[in-house]
Amino acid sequence: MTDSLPPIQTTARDDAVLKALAGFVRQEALGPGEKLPTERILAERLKVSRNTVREALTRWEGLGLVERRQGSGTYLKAAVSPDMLHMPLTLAGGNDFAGLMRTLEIRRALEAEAAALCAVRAGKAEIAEIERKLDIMEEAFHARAGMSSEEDWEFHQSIYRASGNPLFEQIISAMHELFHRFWEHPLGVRDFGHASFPYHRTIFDCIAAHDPEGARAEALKLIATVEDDLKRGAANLKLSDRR
Amino acid sequence: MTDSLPPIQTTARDDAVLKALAGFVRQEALGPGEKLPTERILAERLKVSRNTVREALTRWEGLGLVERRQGSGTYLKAAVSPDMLHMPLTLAGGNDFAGLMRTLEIRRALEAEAAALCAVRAGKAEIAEIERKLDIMEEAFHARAGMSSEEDWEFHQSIYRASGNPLFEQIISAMHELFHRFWEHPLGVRDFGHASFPYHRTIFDCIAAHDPEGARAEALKLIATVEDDLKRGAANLKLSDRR
DNA sequence: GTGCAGAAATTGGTTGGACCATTGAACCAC
DNA sequence: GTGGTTCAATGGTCCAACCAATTTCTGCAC
Repeated sequence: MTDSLPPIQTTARDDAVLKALAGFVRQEALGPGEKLPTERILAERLKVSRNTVREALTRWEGLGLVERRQGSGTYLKAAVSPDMLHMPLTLAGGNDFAGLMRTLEIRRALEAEAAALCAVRAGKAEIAEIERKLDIMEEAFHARAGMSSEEDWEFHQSIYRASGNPLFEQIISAMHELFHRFWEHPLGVRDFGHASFPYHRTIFDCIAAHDPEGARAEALKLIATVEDDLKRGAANLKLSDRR
Repeated sequence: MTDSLPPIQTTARDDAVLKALAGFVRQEALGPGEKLPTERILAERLKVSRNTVREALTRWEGLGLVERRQGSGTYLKAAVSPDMLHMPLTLAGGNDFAGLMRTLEIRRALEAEAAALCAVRAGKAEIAEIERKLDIMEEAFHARAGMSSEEDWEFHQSIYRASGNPLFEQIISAMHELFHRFWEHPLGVRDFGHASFPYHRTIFDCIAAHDPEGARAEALKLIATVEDDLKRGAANLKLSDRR
C-alpha cells in the first residue's frame, strides 16, 4: 500500500562533489594519467570544505578511479564518465584454496560465455588479432618450454575484447589480478598451466569458424585443466602444511 | 565492550584503522546489522583523529561493508574479516539499452552456471528452501496476475545461495541493483517478465532432479525471455523518443 | 652556461575543535 | 495510548592549522 514512497534526499554533499568532478573531467576531456585540480582548489571552486572533497576523492580512490600521490597531486587512473555504475565486490577469505576455486567458478562461467559471444561476433580484424596473440603465446611456450602467463593473459584478453562486451574483460581482469596477488608462483606446482596449452588453439579454431558452442566447450575444458592444477597444488600444500 | 582497541602504528593511518577495526569486528564476533563504535570512540581508542576514522569508514562504506546513519550510528552491512579481498568494478555507461543488454549477458553466464552448480550441490534443505520461495512467487503471480519482482528476486537469490559460491550472489546482486535503479518500471512494457514465469519451475525441477545441464538450459531460456522483453521495450522507447 | 645542493613552494595526510542535521529515547500533557 | 517536546547521541560539514612527501626554484661552485 505504502509503496512508491522512497526516502527523500536532502543532503548529499560528497556525491554532489563527485558528480561535479565527473562533469569537469568530461568537459576537460581528461584521460588516465592526467592530473586533476588540487584538493584546495576543488574545495574553493565547489564551495565546500576540503574535508568533503577528501571524502569524495577517498571514494574514487577506493574504486580505483584515481590515485593520490602526496606532495604531487591526484591523478586519474581510469576513464571516468558521469554515468558510471559501481559494483564493489568483496571476497571473504580469498587467499585460501576454497577462495581460489570460487573465483575460478566465476571465471569458468564468464570465460565460456565470452568465447561463445566472440565466436558469434568477432569480425575478420578481431580474429586476426586473436591469432596474432595466439602465435606469440605459442612461440613463447616453445622457447621457454612452459606457459608464459603474460602472453597467455594477453591472448585471453583479446577474446574478451572481441566479445563486444567490455564487462567480461573488466570482471575477469579483476579476478585475474587477485588470483595472481596471492599465488604468484602457484602452489609450487611444476608446469602450472601446461595442460591448458593445447586448448588455446582449439578455442581459436572454434572462434574462427564462428562456432559458439564449440568455443564454449573448449573454454570449459581449459578451465578444467586449471582447476586440476589447483587441486594438485592444494594437495602439495597439505603435505607441506604451509600456512 | 569497546576494549581490545589498542592504538595503531605510524604511516598509512586509515589502512591501519581498517585493519584494527576488522580485528575488532572479528574479536567481538559482530555480524551484519550490528552497530559498531561511534566515530568519536574509535578516534579516541585508536589515537587518531576523527577525520582519519571517517576516511577509513568512507572506504568501507564505498565497498558496501558498512552503512552510516546520521544521528544513529554506523552499522555492519556484510560479514567482514581481516583477510578480505576487494574487487571494485566500475562499469561505464550502464543506463542505456546497450548497457542493459551488456549486463544481461553477464547475468546469463552467471545465472546458468549458478543453476548448474546448484543442481550439483544443493542438499535437501536447500532444495526445500528454493521450493518454498518458488511457491511464494507463484502464489503472488496468480494473486496479482503478473510477475512480482520482489518474490521473483528472492527465488533467484535462494538459487545463488545454494550454489555454494557466495560470489554469484554478490555479482548478480550488484547488477540487479543497477538494473532496477534505472528501469524501475521497465520501459513501459506491459507484463514485463511475464514470459519468464514458467521457467522458474522448470529450473527448480532440474535442480531437484540434480540435473545440472537441464538447469543450465532452462536458466538460459529464462534470460532469453527477459532479453526479448528488453528489446520490445527498446522498440517502444524509439517510438516515443523518450530520453 | 652547467650541474647540483639546499631552500622554498606545492600538495596530499593528519589533527583538533567547532557547529549543524538527524535520529531516537525519555518525558509529558491530553 | 496518542501526539508533541526536549534532549543527548551521532554522523556530516566546516575551519584553521600543521606534518610529510614531492616538486620546483634559487643560487652557488665550476
